[in-house]
Amino acid sequence: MLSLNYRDGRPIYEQVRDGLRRLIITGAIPPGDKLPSVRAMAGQLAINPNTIQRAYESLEQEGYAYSVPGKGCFAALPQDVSGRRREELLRQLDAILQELAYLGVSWEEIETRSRREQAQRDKEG
Amino acid sequence: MLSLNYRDGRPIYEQVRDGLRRLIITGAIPPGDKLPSVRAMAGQLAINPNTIQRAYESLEQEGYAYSVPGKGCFAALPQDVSGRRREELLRQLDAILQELAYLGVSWEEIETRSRREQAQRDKEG
DNA sequence: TTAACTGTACTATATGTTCTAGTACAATTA
DNA sequence: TAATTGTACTAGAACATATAGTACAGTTAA
Repeated sequence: MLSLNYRDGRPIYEQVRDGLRRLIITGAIPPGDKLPSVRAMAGQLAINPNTIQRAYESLEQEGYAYSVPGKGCFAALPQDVSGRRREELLRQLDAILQELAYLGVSWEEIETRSRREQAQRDKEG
Repeated sequence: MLSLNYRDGRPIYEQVRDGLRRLIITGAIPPGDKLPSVRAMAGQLAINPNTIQRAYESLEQEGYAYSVPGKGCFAALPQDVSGRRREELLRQLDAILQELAYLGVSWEEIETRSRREQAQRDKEG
């Protein structure tokens, strides 16, 4: 389901959170579906359950998931994602586009690339 | 010239590096211009010179600057920026656009936004 | 030449984050 | 009842970050 990279400088709980977020936005985990339990996922990845819980907390803060004690952790709806997350993404987008412009990457290139990526995802999903 | 945020979880050397990169891509520091010496900048920001040097090393790895022992550290040309940095930016761009699409942000919105940002920078610079 | 500056390279130490280990509790489910 | 769930702690190990101090070689200007 997920893979960890111990060479990567990023903390494990961030890798888990980002991996789960990716599974959600790609549709691999549809809204309402249950995520693996903290203990099950910790077992699969051979890491500590506390680390998984930390990832779930972070994912819940972003609004991508919600936890119900005794039941489990579930993927939320896109409209439940926090406004802070949206703003953060747009802020990062501005910075990246500005830097790419400085490096001479034209808007047409970016447009073409994004269309290609979108088509690829449509074909796969 | 730069400002640090100690609440921010990001390490100081990354904040310095990102801040300097931003000054370069905005044109505040033109290619060929000398960056402040590690000791001068450490004094201004009231931090350790080793931390500044680490930021310079990272900036040099990206290709945004080059150091000459005895002379100083200088802003490089856009074409000197490493291909790895370009690839990293495009990778991040893809991920952000995919997530924004999941969140229901249309391509027209993004296009309009980026044009507005570009116009704002043209007006300022 | 001298003196002050530059980047660079170390060692040592303190601090904070991350991760692990273990335990425990209340709610849910079979 | 028994197993599973999220959650909340404590304690300690391991690692990254930042500081402090020293040192060396190249450059620059007095």
